[in-house]
Amino acid sequence: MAMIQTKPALRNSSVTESRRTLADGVIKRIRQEIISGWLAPGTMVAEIPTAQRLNVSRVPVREAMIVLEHDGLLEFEENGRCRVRTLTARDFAEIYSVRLMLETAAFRLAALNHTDADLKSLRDCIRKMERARSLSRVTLLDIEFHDRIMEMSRQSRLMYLWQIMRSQIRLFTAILQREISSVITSVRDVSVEAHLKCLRDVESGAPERAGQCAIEHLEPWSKWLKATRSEGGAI
Amino acid sequence: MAMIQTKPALRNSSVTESRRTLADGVIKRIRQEIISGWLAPGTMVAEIPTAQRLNVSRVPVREAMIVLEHDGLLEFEENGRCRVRTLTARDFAEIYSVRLMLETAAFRLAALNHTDADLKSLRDCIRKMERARSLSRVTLLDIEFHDRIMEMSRQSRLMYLWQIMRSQIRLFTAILQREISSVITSVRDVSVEAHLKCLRDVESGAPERAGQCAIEHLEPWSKWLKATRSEGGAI
DNA sequence: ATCAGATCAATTGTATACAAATGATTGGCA
DNA sequence: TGCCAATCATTTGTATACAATTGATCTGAT
Repeated sequence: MAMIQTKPALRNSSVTESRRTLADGVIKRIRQEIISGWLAPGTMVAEIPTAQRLNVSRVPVREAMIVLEHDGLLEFEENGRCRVRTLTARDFAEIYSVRLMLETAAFRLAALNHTDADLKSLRDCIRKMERARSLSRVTLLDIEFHDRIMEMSRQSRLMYLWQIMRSQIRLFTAILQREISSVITSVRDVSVEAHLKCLRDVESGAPERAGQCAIEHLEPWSKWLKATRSEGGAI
Repeated sequence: MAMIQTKPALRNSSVTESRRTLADGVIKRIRQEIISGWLAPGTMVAEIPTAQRLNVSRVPVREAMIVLEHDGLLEFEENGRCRVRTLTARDFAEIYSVRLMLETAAFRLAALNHTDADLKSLRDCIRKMERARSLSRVTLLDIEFHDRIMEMSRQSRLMYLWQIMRSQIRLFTAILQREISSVITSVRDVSVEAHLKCLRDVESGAPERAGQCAIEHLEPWSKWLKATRSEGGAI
């Protein structure tokens, strides 16, 4: 691990934690800051202030910004300046639509390719979800479940596209969480129920049936989207 | 446009041509070098030699390498070194499969959203294809046609995922072109025919029928993949 | 002759320097 | 008071410097 040579300043611990390069740490950190809402949509993200804040040079920050633009969390303007992307209702509809496409494909392939170990990891995930005591934990496990389904597709490029959309999906979910103050137990129970059905359909080995999972699973979002579609503005 | 300050050396014209930043030019250049086969799969791409070759500094080259890794044309090893990605028959199958997913979605949406101007641009594209006198021109127009279909989906994220895969698709096609020495007229006529059918199905406005286009259109590749699947190694 | 260790070269990761461009601020004038 | 211009600060794009690491080459001993 390369250390700083000329400037022995302490770096922010959350940037360096267990990562190969500083850029990786910066990516993780800024992504978290955006998803958590600490960096609000529309906020300008300049290189020098960010670099100073995270106690690194501009180079890793620049690298991180390129990657986060690809993830759809940042956007560059014509003049090269960078800001946190603002998502509109239209964006949410798109994210939903693309997610549906990716997950339909993944569920189909998962139904065809699953092993016993795969099914066990899905069951473990659901079991952990049953015991979850916070909304954020349920959300985390929800993403984990879908990560597993993607892995089960055995298609690295499908997984890669999923990873690109995942940041935006997490942002989407996080905003909804903040907007809709829900009761943890009901959300958890509905989630557990829905994922159990997914598990059974994947287990059945029928690709078309498993593919339908994606549609059913995203149904609540679809309704929410329809309800807010008329608004149109930024959320 | 920022000019070089301390080093007034001439930069390679193909890097600077009509681009906002040097990195954009480097991306375009290296992508072309990979697709054309000039940079063979497995070739190491080091920053300093590449920078000197293109008459820029390491910074734009580094930026380009990050982007091209996202495009699936380069890959980084554990030690940070970078090489041109080698595609196996398995990779081709994946690319085909993901392309099928993306295009099915796009054709459906195109059938729903098309305007007269859209249809006209498709017809123009096919007309140009009819007059094409080289294989590479047919390939270029083929990509252009599918770009149009993607645009007609009116979904920026679907287009974005398409753009990510497009480099690999172009690489795929280019390799096939070099492997299979085809007669230009027959390839052209088959292409024109296939794209005319796509146009008609999109024009019909029926999403399911248009979605089938993707499958039919990629049929020849599917056959080729089945034929070479047993080999398994790098191509 | 072959293998291990040491020396050397090439390469990356990171920081910093500097010029051009863009944006902000202030001062002067109508 | 309101507006325009000039000055100043900030920010990006690009280049370069330097340390650490990795890979390559060469030497020597068994």
